[in-house]
Amino acid sequence: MPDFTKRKPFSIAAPTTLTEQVRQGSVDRREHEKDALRATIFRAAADLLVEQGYTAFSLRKLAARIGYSATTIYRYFRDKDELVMAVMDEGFHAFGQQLHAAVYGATDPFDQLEALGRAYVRFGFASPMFYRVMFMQRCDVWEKLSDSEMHDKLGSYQLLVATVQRCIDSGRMPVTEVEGLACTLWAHMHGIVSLGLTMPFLEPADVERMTDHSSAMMRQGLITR
Amino acid sequence: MPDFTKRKPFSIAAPTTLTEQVRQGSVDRREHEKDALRATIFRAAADLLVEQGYTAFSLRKLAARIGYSATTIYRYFRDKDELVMAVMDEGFHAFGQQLHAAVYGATDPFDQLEALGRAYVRFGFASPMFYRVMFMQRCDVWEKLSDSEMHDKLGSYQLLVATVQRCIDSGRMPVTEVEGLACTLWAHMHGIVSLGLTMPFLEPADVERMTDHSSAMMRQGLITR
DNA sequence: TCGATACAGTTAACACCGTTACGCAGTACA
DNA sequence: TGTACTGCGTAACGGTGTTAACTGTATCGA
Repeated sequence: MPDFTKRKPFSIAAPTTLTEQVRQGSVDRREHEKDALRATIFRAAADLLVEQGYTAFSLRKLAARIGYSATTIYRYFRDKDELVMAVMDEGFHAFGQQLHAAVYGATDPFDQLEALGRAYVRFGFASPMFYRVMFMQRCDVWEKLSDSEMHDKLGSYQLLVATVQRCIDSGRMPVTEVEGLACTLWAHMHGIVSLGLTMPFLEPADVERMTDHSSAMMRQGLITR
Repeated sequence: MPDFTKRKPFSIAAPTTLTEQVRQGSVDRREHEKDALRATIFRAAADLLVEQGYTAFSLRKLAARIGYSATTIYRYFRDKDELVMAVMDEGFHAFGQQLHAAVYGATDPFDQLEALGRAYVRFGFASPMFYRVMFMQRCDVWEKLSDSEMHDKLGSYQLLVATVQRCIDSGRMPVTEVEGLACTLWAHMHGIVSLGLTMPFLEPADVERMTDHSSAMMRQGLITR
């Protein structure tokens, strides 16, 4: 994952002639300036996206905000989609880290599964704009993704699969089909988040209650034993 | 729900003068023509929406397709949103009918619940364009809806609540909180549909397996008894 | 030091979009 | 027969993403 906010340090030129050093320094400085503007665009895009949402996000607005013309953006990103997807990649990265931390904050596999689900929901409501773009509003982009890109974005899915596998290995589960079950649990959490982000009558407390219900249903089901 | 495809019959004028009858006939004819064009726009809009999806849907395209100028549409619908929402209302109507039929095709409340869920998923994949607009792409419209409009669109939600209530009444369920549980089940199904419509690697067979898992989880949970 | 070159950023333009103001032609009615 | 009404179209506004062409500046080789 590229991090445009980190500036790469000036490379120290090998001790050749003085003019060599000057030239190298110049090259470095220009490269650095280029990276800096790319980072500026990137940051402003993320801010604008979070502030106003994907629908209201436009390259012209973004350009005006950072004091450049809209076409300048095309020198740093192929098109609008590439810029938005770059921002999304950052979102996916943070997403993955939070899920990872949640899973390894528990030991029992079923607790891990529940923690994963709760972290998923938490992220969705903490970063609704990210979640909306990533999983709801731009469904079309998923179709164009290569397998490797898909793998990058859905790294957390492997985490889920592994966690489900540990549940199976614990011998306390009647199901043995990992992939389908993992997808189902993912779908359940995705449903809670996307419905909660869509229906205005669903308050945070409702969403929490839904997560509780979902967890309980996952563990024990609805029919009394 | 207005049905623009049904033409209202010419009203038979009361037996007054002949000129009276002619005038009335003229008024009727014009009203009828007005309704007919509205129906044409409505039908073409639904077709275009289904064929190309919401993102590619535009009033100019629609107008070109029916041989009118784009501005003419504004004589029949306030704006683009009203037209799309009218089309969606038809979708909601069909949706509700299918869910209703599913529920009353079973007798045991848990079977009804499962049938409801399966009908929900079936609708989503049978009418993906409808489902996308209704529940995924236009999350903003839900915020602007009045309570009564919301009630109209979510009539099926009451059906779900009633079905959950019957499960509770059967005495075989450890949960007594209806609303939260109903929302959770809705979210689960919504998650399966929207994830299935978004992720290109999820084939119909995968979705069916997910629905199976979800049903089983609802009934028995994941932990062996 | 001078001319060539590369390049960052600009303006102008294209083809769209939703939406509004206005003009025109034909019908309804006095 | 003249006038009001109205259905529809044209032109236009402000917006969108995107491309082509231009400008000025910095770099580099001779």
